[in-house]
Amino acid sequence: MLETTIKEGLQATGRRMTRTRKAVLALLERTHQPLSVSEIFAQLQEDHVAIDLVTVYRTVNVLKELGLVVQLDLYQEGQSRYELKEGRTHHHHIRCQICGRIVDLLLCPLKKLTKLIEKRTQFVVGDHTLEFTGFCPKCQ
Amino acid sequence: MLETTIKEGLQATGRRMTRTRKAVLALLERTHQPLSVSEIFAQLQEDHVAIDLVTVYRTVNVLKELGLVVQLDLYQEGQSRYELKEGRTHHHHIRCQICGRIVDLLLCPLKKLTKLIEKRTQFVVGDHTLEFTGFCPKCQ
DNA sequence: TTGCTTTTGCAAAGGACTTGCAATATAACT
DNA sequence: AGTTATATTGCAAGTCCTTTGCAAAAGCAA
Repeated sequence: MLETTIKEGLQATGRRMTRTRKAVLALLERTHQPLSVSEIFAQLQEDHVAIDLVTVYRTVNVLKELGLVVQLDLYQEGQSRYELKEGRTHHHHIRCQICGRIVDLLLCPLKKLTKLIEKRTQFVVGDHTLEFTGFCPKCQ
Repeated sequence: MLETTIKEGLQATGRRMTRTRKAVLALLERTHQPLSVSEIFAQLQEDHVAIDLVTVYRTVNVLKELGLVVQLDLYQEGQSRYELKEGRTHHHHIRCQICGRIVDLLLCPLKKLTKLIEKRTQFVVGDHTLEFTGFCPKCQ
């Protein structure tokens, strides 16, 4: 079970598994869209989980440090979103400009491109962002 | 000359060519890196151009509305950067994680991918961000 | 259960960016 | 060139997302 694995990860770095961390993890686990901090906060409020907004910020940062979560900055949204890695491979997203729905793109076309960039620029390429916007079927 | 063309664009939308707009444009024209608002502000201070930070914000927004400038959000920088279009084609960037240098990648590999995404997701694909980070030759 | 240390909540602050408004500058008109 | 209408500026203040400081509360090990 995910929670146990994560507890070990936390403890290996001198951290603790707490009520609030469990709640954030459980929410991320059952949600299929990348969530912003304010969305996590709002959803937990609805679920009557007592948690402070600041704690949500701190929690996603810890999960990011542990490599359990990916931080996404979608196209001009002005806030970050977080998504559990849990067995998923590296991928990208498209967001509907009207309704805001985010769909996973289960592909990353950039392996070859990375080699080309390294050759041309002499950089060692590290990370990349690739995010799309558009109009989803319902909103066209 | 660029300034004249731009003046026409401004006036066509009921706007005026001003001292401060000239200064921002001239700076963007002679700079080869995409600049953030605070960088534009700092550079103009050094050049003894009297301008308020707010005016820089307003100026880049106007230039963006006129389609003269592109707004970039590089990988987890937390602030936007602006680059003159002026005859340049759509392209992407790589930023050194150490020294911050930004290099243009004179390519966009996403035409085919866009078609594929449209087929798979039924979205109409609009815009996209694609930005890389890495280590430049000097900082490796 | 005790005691040590991490985590939480609350208040406050930081950074990027926007807005309101009176004063100023631009450009159109005479 | 001078006048006038209105776009633009500067300054102060405000918004939104995110981080930090600190005392109180909660985990975890013994």
